[in-house]
Amino acid sequence: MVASKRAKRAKRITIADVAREAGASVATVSRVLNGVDTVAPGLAERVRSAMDDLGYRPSAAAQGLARGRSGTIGVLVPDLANPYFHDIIKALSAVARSAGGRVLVMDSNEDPAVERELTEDLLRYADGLLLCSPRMPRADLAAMAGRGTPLLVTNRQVQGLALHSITVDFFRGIMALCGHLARLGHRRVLYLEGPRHAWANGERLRALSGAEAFGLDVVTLPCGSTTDEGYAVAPAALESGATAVIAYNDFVALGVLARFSELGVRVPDDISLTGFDEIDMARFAAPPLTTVAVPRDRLGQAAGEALGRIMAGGEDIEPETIPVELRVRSSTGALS
Amino acid sequence: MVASKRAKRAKRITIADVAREAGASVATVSRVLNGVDTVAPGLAERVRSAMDDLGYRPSAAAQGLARGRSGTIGVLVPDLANPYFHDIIKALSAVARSAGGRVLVMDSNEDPAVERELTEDLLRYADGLLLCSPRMPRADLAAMAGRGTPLLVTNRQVQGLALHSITVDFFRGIMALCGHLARLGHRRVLYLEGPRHAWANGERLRALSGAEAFGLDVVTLPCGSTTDEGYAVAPAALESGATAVIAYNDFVALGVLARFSELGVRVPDDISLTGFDEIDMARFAAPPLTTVAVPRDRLGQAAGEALGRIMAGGEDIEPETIPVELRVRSSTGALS
DNA sequence: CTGAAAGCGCTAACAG
DNA sequence: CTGTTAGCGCTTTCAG
Repeated sequence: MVASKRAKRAKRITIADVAREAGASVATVSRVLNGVDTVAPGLAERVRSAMDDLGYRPSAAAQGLARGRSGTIGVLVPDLANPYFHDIIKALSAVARSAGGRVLVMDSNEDPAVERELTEDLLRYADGLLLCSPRMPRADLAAMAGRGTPLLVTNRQVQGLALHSITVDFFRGIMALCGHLARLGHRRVLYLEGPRHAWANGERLRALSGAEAFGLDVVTLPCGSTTDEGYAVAPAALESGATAVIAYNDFVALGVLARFSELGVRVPDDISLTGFDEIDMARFAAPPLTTVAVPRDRLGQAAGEALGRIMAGGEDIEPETIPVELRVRSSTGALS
Repeated sequence: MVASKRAKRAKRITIADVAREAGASVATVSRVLNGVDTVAPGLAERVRSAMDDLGYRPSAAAQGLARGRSGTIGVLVPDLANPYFHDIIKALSAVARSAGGRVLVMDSNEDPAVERELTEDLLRYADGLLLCSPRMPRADLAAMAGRGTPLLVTNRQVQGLALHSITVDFFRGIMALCGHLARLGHRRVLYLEGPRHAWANGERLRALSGAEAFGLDVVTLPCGSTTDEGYAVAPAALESGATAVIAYNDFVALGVLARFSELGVRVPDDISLTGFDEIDMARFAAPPLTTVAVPRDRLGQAAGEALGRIMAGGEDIEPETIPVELRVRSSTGALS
């Protein structure tokens, strides 16, 4: 026989091939594949060996279509490079995996428009969706919430929308930070603001104004969420007259710290500094950063479980709030 | 009519629903959906509005099955938390997106067994696969390479296997680092080894022994790839008698730096230190880290393009090697 | 315990 | 330009 025309796309091996090879019906193959029913041990064995003789690999698309669900849960994050989201994803993946599912991650690059688009796309693939810290306008969220989409949102609360959510207790975190600073004698603190549209930023501001009731003087400076932005804003921070600065998160704090160090400003002797989130690097900074630990793995796990319930048609899922914990290290000190 | 039994799973809206609503055939709907053919403007418009009136969302599974491809490319990384891979993923996603596709990421958690399993799983979903720095045994790789799987591997070269790969020029990177150190007068350097099974580690060692030919004395210490490991090995590094330490990567270097700082060891006055990869944090360290920049976005883009060619049935893809660049900062200094 | 056959939602010829 | 109609690979009744 003439050699097949090269590059002759090796036809996909299907369940029918396996059935033929094993001398069984496709139904039977499907059964052993799904570990269901009671297939005669002998037959099952033949099927199994036929499967790996042929290197059979079930088509996810076909299974998904036939089953009516993909076994995939989608996750949309604003920035994959942020370790904050890794831990969430990891924990979520673990939950999904233990249920025979998997996670499909996408990165919206902090762009609300892309976010909306990807959400739509993700929904075509996944059975349920986790939106991490979504920046998209309320209206978009509302549109999805309406259609009974299996959606779960983290780090954002949307008033008056039937939207399941899990949030972190940023409020308490900031209060703890403020209390700590106040006990050290600080009276005037500077808050470096996070991204404009981040709910987390709003929460922090809300808490901060609460702290003012306790006699703490709070000034703010627009900044952002990255090390670069922290580095850039550091000189201005110095001029605020505050004796302590509360950075939006650890990245910002690290940037501030780097700049301070270059400027010869000593932390905490000259000025105290705090972060938020407790990323790994926080404790390796010089000095190690006082920050607020957010149990992201717990968040991820809770999200996985909640989504499971939601997709199972579960009604009334309780909104959850994950507690945080103050981590005092040496970037904060008593006012001399 | 009696209220429908609650939780009555809202039936999926299909192309048929849209067709009916728009008074067209499914074929026509499919056409406007795919932007193909020439559909009468009026009809197309009716279809389109029917689509969003109904909130229609094409099923990825059905499309995938019918088309015979999913438009998805899979990526497997050993650790999502490593920024090294983000940039690759981001660049790859961009390539995929611009071709109407998307990327499905999974994390093997540095476990070769999981790696193999996930690879298999990923292949059921994706049209092609990018294996980043795979740790799995050669035999496993060989098994896949055989079946003509559209596979691309980065950061690992496998002798005698028909496996497409894109690698980074670690060899040159280490040589550049050694040359730099030698010019500063260093004669005895310590290399902190990376993960046992990482091809990248082997390459670095190979380069290091090449450097010995130039009169550089190289000693090594097992370490790893994380900040923690760097932190832990730092004291031992001090006892090696070396005047400069070459850390496996920036993370390790950062850990070493943190410990040195605690120990009162000054960098580079007392000892020089280098990293590898140039992660963001490298330039914010105190002192900023001398390191080797790896153009990860380029790697990701190249990978995307190569995979495109491979999946298109392209024969003989040239193995590519991405060049690196030395970044001299202040963590290295002349020997006093 | 096993097989036949009807879809799952969509695409892609193939006819009009 | 538009509609009909086979499949895509797998699951799942429904008979046997």
